[in-house]
Amino acid sequence: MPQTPAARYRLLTTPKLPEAAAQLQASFRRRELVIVAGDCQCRYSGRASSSLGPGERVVIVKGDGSVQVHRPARYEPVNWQPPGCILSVSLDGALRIRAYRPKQNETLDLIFESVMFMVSFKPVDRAEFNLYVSEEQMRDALVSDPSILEAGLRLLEFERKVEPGFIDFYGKDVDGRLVVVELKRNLAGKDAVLQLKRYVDAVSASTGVHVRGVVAAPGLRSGAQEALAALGLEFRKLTPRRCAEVLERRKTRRISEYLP
Amino acid sequence: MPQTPAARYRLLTTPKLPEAAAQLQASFRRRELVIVAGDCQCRYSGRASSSLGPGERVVIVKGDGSVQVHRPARYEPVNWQPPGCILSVSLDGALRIRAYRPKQNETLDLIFESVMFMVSFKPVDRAEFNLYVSEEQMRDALVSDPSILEAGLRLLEFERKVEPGFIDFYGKDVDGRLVVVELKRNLAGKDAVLQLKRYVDAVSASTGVHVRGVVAAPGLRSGAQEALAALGLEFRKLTPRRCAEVLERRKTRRISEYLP
DNA sequence: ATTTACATTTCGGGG
DNA sequence: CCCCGAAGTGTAAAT
Repeated sequence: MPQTPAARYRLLTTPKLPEAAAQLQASFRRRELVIVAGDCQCRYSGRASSSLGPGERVVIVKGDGSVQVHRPARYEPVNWQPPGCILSVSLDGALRIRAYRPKQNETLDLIFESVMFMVSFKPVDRAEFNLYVSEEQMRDALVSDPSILEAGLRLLEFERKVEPGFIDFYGKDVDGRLVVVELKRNLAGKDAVLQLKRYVDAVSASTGVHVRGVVAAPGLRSGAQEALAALGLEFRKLTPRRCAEVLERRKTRRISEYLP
Repeated sequence: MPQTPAARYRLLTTPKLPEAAAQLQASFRRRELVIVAGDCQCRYSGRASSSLGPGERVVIVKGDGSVQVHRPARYEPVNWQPPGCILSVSLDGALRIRAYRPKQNETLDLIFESVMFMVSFKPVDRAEFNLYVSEEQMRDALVSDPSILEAGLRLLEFERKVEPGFIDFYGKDVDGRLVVVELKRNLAGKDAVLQLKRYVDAVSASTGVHVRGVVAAPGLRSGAQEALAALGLEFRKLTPRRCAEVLERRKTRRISEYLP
């Protein structure tokens, strides 16, 4: 008879509370990932305070000291702690888990009346996560090929610092006029327009010449349209997809440079 | 011998993929909460794109059609979908879960090579969640008793609408001067100061008289201090805790009105 | 350590 | 439905 492979996880089904407490202790010490499902109350106190009466929830405690309490619906946990918590377990009729986060001096208490099931293990996961086309990558694409915004546009300075922050793109257009570009990966709202206005004003004040202000984004929110018009600024469409194409092309070129 | 209580959850330990697929199908149809742990890859495509190679992860699918993929560390899931997904399962050597979200036209694919364990159930959770001292509650406290900000301050208008948005608090001080208050629950930064400045300018333009601008917050970020000074605005300390006291006091008063 | 800006932000409220 | 802004925002990069 073949042997059972070494258990990759420890599982308790409908455990008594002392048994659950013991396994929690051990798992926290070993920095395992723990999933606990059962009837629990939650109290949080820190930057704010919250309370949540009894109900069946799923709790995940990770080896980095982060905690999340999930209800039957909603993407976000109803209560949580970011990484870096000091975890402790106690038993006094109920099973209590305390996650204290020194960084913000905040405490999350979970009080279990019963545990349906509980699993602990150390997931093996060394893969690298890759996300494509962030706003930064869109900026790279624009710097790499300013013509994707308008023909004849040239880069003058990369991440130019002015009074309130950094300009995404600072250049000259085909007629030699200064251009300040405010780049947004998502639909641009009023806030983006006002931010651009401040950059334009700052550059205009320091150079003494007229400066074009351009919002580059996949589209505009409705309020932004009026704001642009009122402030004499422009919009040009630039999508993450288009930028991805430019970046892909550039990568291909780089490779081809090494070919005979 | 006491009977086992009706199973509150269905659990599979190290299932074969077809078995896992069948249970997933059933659970998705019943809108249960499902936890799957195993070796999986992830591909996301929608507002952005991402890919993540194989590794052991914990996946939670909720009855509302939200999905999250958790790695051994980090509070936030590495991949996810908010509620409202159409879920499908297929089997072709690997076990594939697809979560498609029509609202944003985005797709998350999870490809399991193996499943360590899997649990499905419908958590019973009807408790009400209460969060104390949000920014809105701080505003309520300030409206209820403006003197917590400064002696003699009176409310003129609640959520007054001006050009770019709503003023948190609009009133008159002890000397009859107009006061615009920008309220922040956390430390106020430069952004809050600039927002206030816009409101002050708008009110000043429409009334033609001088307007005081006050940032009310638990404290100031460093940059905000200078910005305040430069723009001729003021800061007054207001903490969530102080507001909680006012709200508590008001509640007590309300009750006492009904006492003989 | 603190500040700043981004996020596949999510989420709720109001028009 | 979209728009807007708060969040116990979390997170990483820059100062």
